[in-house]
Amino acid sequence: MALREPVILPHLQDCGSCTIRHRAVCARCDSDELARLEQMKYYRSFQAGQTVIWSGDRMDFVASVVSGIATLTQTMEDGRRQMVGLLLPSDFVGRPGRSTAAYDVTATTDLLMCCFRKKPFEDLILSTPHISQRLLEMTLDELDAAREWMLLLGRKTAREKIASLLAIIARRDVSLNPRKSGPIVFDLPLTREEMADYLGLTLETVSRQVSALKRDGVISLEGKRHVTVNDFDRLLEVAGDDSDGGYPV
Amino acid sequence: MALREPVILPHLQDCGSCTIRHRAVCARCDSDELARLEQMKYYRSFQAGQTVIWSGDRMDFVASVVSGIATLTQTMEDGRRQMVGLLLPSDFVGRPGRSTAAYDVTATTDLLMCCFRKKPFEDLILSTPHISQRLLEMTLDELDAAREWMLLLGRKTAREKIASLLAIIARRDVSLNPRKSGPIVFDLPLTREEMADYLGLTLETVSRQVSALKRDGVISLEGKRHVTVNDFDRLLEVAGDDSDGGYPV
DNA sequence: GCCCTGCCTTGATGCAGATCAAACGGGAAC
DNA sequence: GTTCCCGTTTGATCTGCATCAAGGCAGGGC
Repeated sequence: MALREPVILPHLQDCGSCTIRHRAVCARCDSDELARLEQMKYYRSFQAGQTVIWSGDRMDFVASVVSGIATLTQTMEDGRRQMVGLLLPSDFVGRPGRSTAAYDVTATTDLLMCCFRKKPFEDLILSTPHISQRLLEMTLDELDAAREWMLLLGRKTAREKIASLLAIIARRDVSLNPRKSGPIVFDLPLTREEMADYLGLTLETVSRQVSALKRDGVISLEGKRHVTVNDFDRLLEVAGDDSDGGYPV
Repeated sequence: MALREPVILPHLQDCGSCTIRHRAVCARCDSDELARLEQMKYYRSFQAGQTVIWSGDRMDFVASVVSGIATLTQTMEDGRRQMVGLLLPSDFVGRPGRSTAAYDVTATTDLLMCCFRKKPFEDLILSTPHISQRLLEMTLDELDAAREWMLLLGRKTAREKIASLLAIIARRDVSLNPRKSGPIVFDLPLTREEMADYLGLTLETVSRQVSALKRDGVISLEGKRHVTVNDFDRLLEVAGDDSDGGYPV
């Protein structure tokens, strides 16, 4: 198969939110492959709060997030919940070679996903090595992120957990909309309860620790969601991260 | 590239410990690829307790475990440690496309690894789609395991954590040496401290909860390491796992 | 305006697991 | 045999977070 100059899938140009990560899957596709991808693709949209798919359900597609935010969660019978992943625009969901969903996938904001029928997608990657290589790379990044999260869940204090989460969101935000300088400002995409589910805490503890970080001047709050990080290095310090700490979420 | 009948790499036959997982990487290789793999491979052995590689070190190989057990751990500056993975025979370690280690890798028993020089290995998988597909599959399994572990670390009680770990080891043990019926018996491959690092607990709590499971008749102990699982379903129940609960470790 | 609802904050109390401390036991060296 | 050492057990106490409970606040419907 001939490698070519990068070609971007039309739907990725349309959606306006395509990122390096997503684009890279398609950048080396030739026009035949692009046509096949176009054929098997379709869009689905969800409202905030809607469930995309329940753990254990039949899942006959793979997808990437075009816009909005979704979460992956696991639930125990008695209702204890743990978020195991956060899907942001360009993130991939679904697993070639598996037919049922392993996690609950829920839209936390209005959500648009670009889906590919699973069977033809699997056939395509079998004959298109650079796509499976790209998937491997993305999966390894996710594995690193999951393992970083294991350290957080197993060993960090509530305060460190909150600071870590804020740092990750801040970092992600900066990389998406690079800014001049000065404080980092963003809106939290998660409720206190969702943050708690992500961090292995209760929502009360999240609330208290966010207030504590505010009281200590590490962050400022305007309303409940709008966060200003006054000093990012200070935040990292509170998070207990090694100086570099580049989460590959 | 022509697919063929399965061919097993000589070194896998030699080492006597090759498993389905490892074998599958090579099963479809043709003789040219086998020769290339043979050329780039070499063995390294470590004593129990030795460090294979430190996080951040240059890592110019990928490897698979031939025999023994190794752990992947992350450490915070103040010494808090979290184990993020357990490497058992046939498990793969290292990451094509990355040149430094992301975790400390430590031999917890005497360890033999079969290493492949990274550069030629990367070149080989670029031209050998079924190997990168197999790596993708293995990585997805590890990701699932990591996420299952996130639920454990974030939401399970100490007692549930211990029971979950014992269940995983028991299950793994049964699948490696299938047995008639009756209780499952195995030796713990980890010290109490290593178990604690894996479970996000202290070694004292591990010790207490193991004793409690023994007192309650869920397991029996002979010495500190030799475990008998009297009733596997009961163990799963204590672990709080959904009935099926097949960890793909 | 009012009330309702969803999300969040704050306070009081309880408990699981951490921490500190001491002793046990089995294997290896002698 | 004795001693040492390491991993482990057990006990006493402390504490960070969960739990239970009561408001607070902003937005939307009427």
